[in-house]
Amino acid sequence: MCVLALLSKGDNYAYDIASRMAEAVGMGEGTIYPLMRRMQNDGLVSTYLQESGSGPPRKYYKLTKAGAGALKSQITDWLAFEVAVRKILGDVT
Amino acid sequence: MCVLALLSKGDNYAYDIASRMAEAVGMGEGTIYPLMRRMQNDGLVSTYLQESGSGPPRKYYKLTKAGAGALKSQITDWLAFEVAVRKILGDVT
DNA sequence: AATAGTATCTTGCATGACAAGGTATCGTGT
DNA sequence: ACACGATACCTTGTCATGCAAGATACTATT
Repeated sequence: MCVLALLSKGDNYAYDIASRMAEAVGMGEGTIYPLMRRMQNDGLVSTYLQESGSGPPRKYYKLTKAGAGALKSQITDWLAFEVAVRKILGDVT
Repeated sequence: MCVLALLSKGDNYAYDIASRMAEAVGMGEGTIYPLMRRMQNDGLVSTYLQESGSGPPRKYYKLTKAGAGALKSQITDWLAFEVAVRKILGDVT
């Protein structure tokens, strides 16, 4: 969901996504490539190559219509989950 | 974290915890027993048996001091995670 | 006696995160 | 020219864990 959300703000490549996710939630780099592959297989993202000038060519990922739909429904689910957890935590917090 | 939070409100047995978690976040019943075992091995909970009158005896779980500490730190982590995710979702939501 | 509800638990499978390692490209310093 | 660090891609193997399915057993109801 977070990766889809990042892509909804603009095309990006795995290495940069991984860096942002690492900083935000501590995601490891080894996680991103299988994840992107899965999302591409599921038709949530499409890719294109682009030269970088600062290293090897980057594989950019772009959110598809299906990806945007998935993001929307995942956000709905996430918010419901958040509420459910908050309810369980209740006055403990 | 949610199970620890439930236990912080009073001792309980796995079957009932599982029911609450199933309703709240869709957790399956097969999840609870390995989880409780793990938490007991980690010293987060202790157990005692009690007759029920409406079935086999229940194994009640009670939060230990270590469990209360783990809950506290897990809540801290969770809240930070929530914030990080919200930040990523940002105006997408 | 049979069934349904309560309550325990185990087994096997699938998912997925990640550390570690491998490859290749570019710019910078020596 | 060459080494090095940063960038950027990717794979492999391992470990954790959620869950469906099934096994067991006790109690109460039909």
